[in-house]
Amino acid sequence: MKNLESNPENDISTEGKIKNAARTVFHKKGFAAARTRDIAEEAGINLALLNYYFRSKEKLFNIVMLETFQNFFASIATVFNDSDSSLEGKIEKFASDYIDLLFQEPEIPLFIMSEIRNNPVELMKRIDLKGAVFNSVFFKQYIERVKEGKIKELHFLHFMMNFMGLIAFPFIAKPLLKELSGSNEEQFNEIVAERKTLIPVWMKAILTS
Amino acid sequence: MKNLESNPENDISTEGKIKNAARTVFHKKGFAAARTRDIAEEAGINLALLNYYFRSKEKLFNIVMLETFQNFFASIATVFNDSDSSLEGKIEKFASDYIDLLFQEPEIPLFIMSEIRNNPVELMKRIDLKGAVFNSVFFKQYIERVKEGKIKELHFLHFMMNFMGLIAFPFIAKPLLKELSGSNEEQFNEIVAERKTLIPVWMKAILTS
DNA sequence: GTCTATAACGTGATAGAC
DNA sequence: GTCTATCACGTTATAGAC
Repeated sequence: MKNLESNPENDISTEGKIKNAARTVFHKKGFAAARTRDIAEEAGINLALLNYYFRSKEKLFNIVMLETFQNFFASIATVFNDSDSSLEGKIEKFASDYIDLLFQEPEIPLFIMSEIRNNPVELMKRIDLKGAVFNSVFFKQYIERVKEGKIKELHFLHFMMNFMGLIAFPFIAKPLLKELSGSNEEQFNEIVAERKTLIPVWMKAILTS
Repeated sequence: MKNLESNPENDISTEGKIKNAARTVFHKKGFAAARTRDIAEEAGINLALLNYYFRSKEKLFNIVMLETFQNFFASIATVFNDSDSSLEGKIEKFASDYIDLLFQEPEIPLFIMSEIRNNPVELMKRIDLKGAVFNSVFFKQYIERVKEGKIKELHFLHFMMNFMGLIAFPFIAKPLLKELSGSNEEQFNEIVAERKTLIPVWMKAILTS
């Protein structure tokens, strides 16, 4: 699974530096709390240049947000449509790859959920999530498994809530969960890493319970 | 389980009206995106009164945030420390009660996670989450069950991630999940309501898999 | 206590020199 | 293209009348 970002860090153009900085700051603080001055500083350039290249904070944000969103779901689609693997294989691969990905960019789930809250419609119009799900090989295999009676009849939405939640929730609730468990960064990450192999086992247990 | 809020809606004092309005607006938009004008309007009072009573936006926010946070976890502690019920009974009761609670205030999980991100330490210092967890009857029963060999040996943090995630994630990711599944509000809520009884079954499956 | 009017401030955006 | 300086605006906060 490739990196979530299309602009690698070795993008040394000014425009690229600004976009990378914007991504960092927006992901960490969200649109409303992020200041263009923060972004300029992070990029090591002057505030005026930001507007020179991107016209406005909002335009810059829309670019970053759309890219993040697209990359986030493109990486889902890849695994979901691999035609060589079984349903179980896809579950294993997805859990493992996605948790690795989230270790690299842990703020993304909370960022996406927060920003969608403030902009429920606009963004998702541009990506056909529904189609991507229901036309995926993964979905067809799921339905097939249910028909065969190999797994319990369970609304696919439940499945997605469970699967995505088990993967993403530790990253969304990390500060809380660390505090609540008294873990330090290292211990916490170790536990989360274990989930790469545990989640597929649990999903199977859920689907056959 | 009591309502999350300590200031009921029949609080007709001006101070109470402002606080209730602030809670509504902050929960929906977060600190940075919320405007004091929005809060004043929501409360049906003048902007100047907000500062008269609470001095500043930040002070008002801190009050609301602390209250939300305390109430949120007070309602956890209640179920977790009921000494009359078994571990399984607590899981059932908690899942059911908490999902009902979140139907009343669906923005709270995302609100809490978002605001903790911007203020990781301050807030949680004031509540001994760690102690509340490890001293709870629930935790002791969990450890006991593991010792008995009745459930799998699984780090309690995994258990909490799974349990909390299964309950809260649908509310955190609601706009996304609705879009992705093509559900309308009613259909979505129906599915989530089913989880009140499904989650205990799944937790059991996870713990014995 | 509650209001109107306004001050003070922070932030996004631009003008203009280089 | 890049910078410094500054403007323009929205929002928080306060002064002062009632």
